[in-house]
Amino acid sequence: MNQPGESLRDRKKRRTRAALERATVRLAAERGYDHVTVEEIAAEADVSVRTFFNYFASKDEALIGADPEAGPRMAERILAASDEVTPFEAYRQSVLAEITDELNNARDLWLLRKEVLMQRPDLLVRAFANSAESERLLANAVGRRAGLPESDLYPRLLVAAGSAAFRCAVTRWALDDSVALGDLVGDALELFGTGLAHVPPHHHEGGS
Amino acid sequence: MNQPGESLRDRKKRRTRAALERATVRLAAERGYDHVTVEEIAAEADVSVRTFFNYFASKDEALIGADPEAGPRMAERILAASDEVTPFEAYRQSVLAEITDELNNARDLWLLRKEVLMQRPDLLVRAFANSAESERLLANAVGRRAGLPESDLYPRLLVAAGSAAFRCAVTRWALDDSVALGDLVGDALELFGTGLAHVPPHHHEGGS
DNA sequence: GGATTGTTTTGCAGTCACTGCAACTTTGCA
DNA sequence: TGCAAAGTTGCAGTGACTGCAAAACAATCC
Repeated sequence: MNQPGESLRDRKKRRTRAALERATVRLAAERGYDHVTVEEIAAEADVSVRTFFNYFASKDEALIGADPEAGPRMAERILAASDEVTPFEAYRQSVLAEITDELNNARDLWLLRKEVLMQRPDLLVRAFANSAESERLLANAVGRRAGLPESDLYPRLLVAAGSAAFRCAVTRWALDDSVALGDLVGDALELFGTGLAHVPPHHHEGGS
Repeated sequence: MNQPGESLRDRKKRRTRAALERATVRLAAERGYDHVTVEEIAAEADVSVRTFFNYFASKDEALIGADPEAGPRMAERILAASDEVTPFEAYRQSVLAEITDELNNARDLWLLRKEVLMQRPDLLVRAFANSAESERLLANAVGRRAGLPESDLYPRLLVAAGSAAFRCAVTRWALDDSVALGDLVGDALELFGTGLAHVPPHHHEGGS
């Protein structure tokens, strides 16, 4: 009864984690992030407070619900990409793939998160603080791929640009979601790719 | 006795604020950020705990000690810049001026902060969450300067790139400070300006 | 100088996030 | 069925942070 797929235990864990994430987002959207206590979240998900903290290191983390395996997965993809493509391209595709996946699996959650993030934009920034480890991982992957020394700024910058792109895209998307979030991230990365020195002519825009 | 320069009151406030900032950084560098309580910091600065929180909204904020007027000041400079220069250039110069100033006035503090940030890189990220308001201000300034609509991604991206540049530069600098922090930020902004699509040939490096 | 007014500091009581630890329960496996 | 590993829970404790109302202080007016 130990299929490599998933044991009962694993399934339960996944469900509990998801329930906590959902509860956090739902309640926060409903009555405002800091009018919701962890106690209420835990109750909603039918576990103890202590269990909440076994799954998430902080309330912030639960709200964003960042997949701890996203970092390693992306690093993997970057290193696995064909040598034909530039490190930038490899990174870009890795990011977009991850985001597309995420949005397909949890579009409804993101719509709720949007409400919360509109009230408290700082939460999005803080969320990235938790993934400092993932950032280091990705930067290393990019650095190795580009054959650069540890001390080079480029890999770090590229990864930071990715975070920034995502962050800005979400902020913009929260303002008006007539353009898909994935496309906005794509646009943002495009701009970082070609450089910010000159104001770009135009991007998407609703339709003018 | 009310010189527009500075009243007794103002002087005292500045001194208290500075003392709290110094105490926070010094103690954190000495025994690690979370082995220092706000109570100890307040004691070191000779004020009550409650007063600490009158000056800083959080321990994080005190560690970074971001000047609340830096945002408005930079926005000012961006809008005041000659029409000859691109918005990017205006922003770049505004950032570099601010950072140069800061480093000239508090180089010693930054050397201590470095110790703390090497242990806990996430604190630097979190620090920027507090300046979400300043970011909005700057983005608006850039947007107006570039004649772009509210919804355009570019201004937000440029400002986010600035944060990222600073963040990465500090991280790199903490690793090896043989290159001046100001120069590293300059390099980073340069890269954002010309685009990340291709791996740059080389930057500073110790001396080759 | 002394009364008056506006500001800052402080103590206090309270809430809530988060942690370590030691039972207790559930699941995986023989 | 019985044992070991993994997961859950309660509990006690720490420490960041807030609101409030009183005390100390600085600027101003007479």
